[in-house]
Amino acid sequence: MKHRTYCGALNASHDGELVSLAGWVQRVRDLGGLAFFDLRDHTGLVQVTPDPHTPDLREIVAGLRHEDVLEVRGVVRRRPAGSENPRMATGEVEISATSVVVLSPAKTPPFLPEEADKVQEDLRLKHRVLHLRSERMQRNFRLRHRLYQAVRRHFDEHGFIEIETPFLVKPTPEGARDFLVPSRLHAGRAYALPQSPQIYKQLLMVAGFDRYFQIVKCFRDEDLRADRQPEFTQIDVELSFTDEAEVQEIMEGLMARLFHELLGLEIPTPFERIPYEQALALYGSDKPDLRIPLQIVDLTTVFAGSEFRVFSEVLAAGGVIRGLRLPGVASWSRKQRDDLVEKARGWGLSGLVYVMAGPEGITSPSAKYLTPDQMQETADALGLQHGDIGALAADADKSTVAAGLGQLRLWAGRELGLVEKGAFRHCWIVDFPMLEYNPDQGRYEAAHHPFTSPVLADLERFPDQPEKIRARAYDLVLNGNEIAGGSIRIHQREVQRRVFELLGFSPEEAQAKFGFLLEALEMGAPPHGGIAFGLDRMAMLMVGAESIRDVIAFPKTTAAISLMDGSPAPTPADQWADLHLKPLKQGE
RNA sequence: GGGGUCGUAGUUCAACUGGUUAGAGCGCCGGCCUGUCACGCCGGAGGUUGCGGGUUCGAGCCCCGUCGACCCCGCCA
Repeated sequence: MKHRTYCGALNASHDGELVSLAGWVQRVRDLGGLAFFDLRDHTGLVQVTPDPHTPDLREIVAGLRHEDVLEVRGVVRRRPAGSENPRMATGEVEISATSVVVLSPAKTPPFLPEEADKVQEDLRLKHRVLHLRSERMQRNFRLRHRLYQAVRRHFDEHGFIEIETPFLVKPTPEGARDFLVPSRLHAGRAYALPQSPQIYKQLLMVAGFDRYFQIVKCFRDEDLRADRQPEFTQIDVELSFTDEAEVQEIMEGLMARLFHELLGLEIPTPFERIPYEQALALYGSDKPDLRIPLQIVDLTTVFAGSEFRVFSEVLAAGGVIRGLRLPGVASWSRKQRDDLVEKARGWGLSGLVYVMAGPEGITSPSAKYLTPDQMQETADALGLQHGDIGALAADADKSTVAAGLGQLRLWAGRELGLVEKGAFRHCWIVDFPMLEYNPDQGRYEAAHHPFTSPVLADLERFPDQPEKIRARAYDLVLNGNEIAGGSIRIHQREVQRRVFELLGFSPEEAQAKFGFLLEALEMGAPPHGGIAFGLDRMAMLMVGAESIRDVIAFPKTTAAISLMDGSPAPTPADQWADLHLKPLKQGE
């Protein structure tokens, strides 16, 4: 097709030009003796009207239906004075068509692309092509494309090279559930799809490539969420002879560049560094949304010696009392306050104690259990202004209080309209513990992954308190979403041995599971570290979507099913047999 | 595995306290219409109220189960 012109860019400067357009019928307006239709391509819409001197065209236009695919030839004309459409980018002009060819007729679609965002999501997923035709989705994927390109430029300019790593890899014992790929050639053996290229990128460092990156699919067989799909895309990065500061600086440069090039926004760097413990204390989360201008305040000392049983029992058990300011809600009804207490129970709290700054000064529904000094100190510590309520939570377990008030903080941000609009607030979370105790397994697990370097001084200092050892790990958080996580890795065989020991792996186990990495560490491994970004989440935030499904072309439902193609599909017995398998429950 | 929201025409929604023949907008079909742009006007077709069971004289509505979509907790090194 020769010299195709795009619809969206036409304007009065093209007046008189002969053009050939191709696209979809968006809407037909047939007035009888006169007719118009809007033609849509990936650039936008333009109005077409048949040239009055080609009468046979009138019939073709009368028969046009939504989403028919056309080739249109004609002349760009300024519209008659008074009939311009200022709400349309191409509203100054129209195409006076001399030829309209239906390249492909469309049957009546279940919904129109321009109305797709209003229909139920299962229908949109089933007829994915129609949804993807919508202007919003087209825009989303074009931004995602520009994201890929900017990422590649950034890392290329910083000396990183793109190397592909295998998709058929060795199953990993730790971490998320693997997707398994049974081997046909070797009965009883299986590959796994990679949860991330973690070990391979470390091997590339040992191999002397110095700096690597890859935009790569990763696979995790875990339950889904708005921001989690079983296959997702990482920007995977690793560099040699580096440290936390250098990794973070390069990634801050990447973020600044992406926001500048893709959205025209200048974001300040460096980003705030928040120690993990502090994030939990102030925001009740290790991925705080800094757009919400509220912080949790510790009030434990205010209530030392309190005779209020809700507090005294918690204090006796070594627990904490913390509070959050809720701005402007002092006029709430009793019912509204009770409803929030009910919500708080859902967040794991045993309840909420309120202190109010109302017309009668500092008051509380629990006033008879609290001294005036305690209420005043609470109001002061929380910074209550006239009209605010302080919500207090107490629990013997401080992480319960942190998590509950963290949820309350998010609720307040959303429901009280406190979230700063149009803002992108980044921060680094640092000083993670290296290990977390898993009560189910009765052992410590790597909080990040088993190749994360501990702070070596901590390793020496706390031989008997593994939970005090910090990891050289860092997460990048944007508006309450973890968008990247990384660490400085272990490059010394002996340190790796000690970490495996802390994780409860015997030397034989470690050898069987990660022997190829351990061997590499013995052949001259440079100090190295890196990070991996969740590209889908970045794209979601940058386009303002609520779910990564809106930036993934063909996503799965929360039940991990593709409504479009029906995967996973029942599979015939002979195909299973090739893999030396037989399903316990026959799906087919 | 657990909690929650939703499911009525192709689609988006309505239908009082359980009560006649389940309605409306858009879309679809037919007709009219020479400057529309959410074109307008006239007429029409279109329903297993997700599915199964129960209560009732009577169920879209109440109860139980089930299926599906979405949100959250667990899980996600």
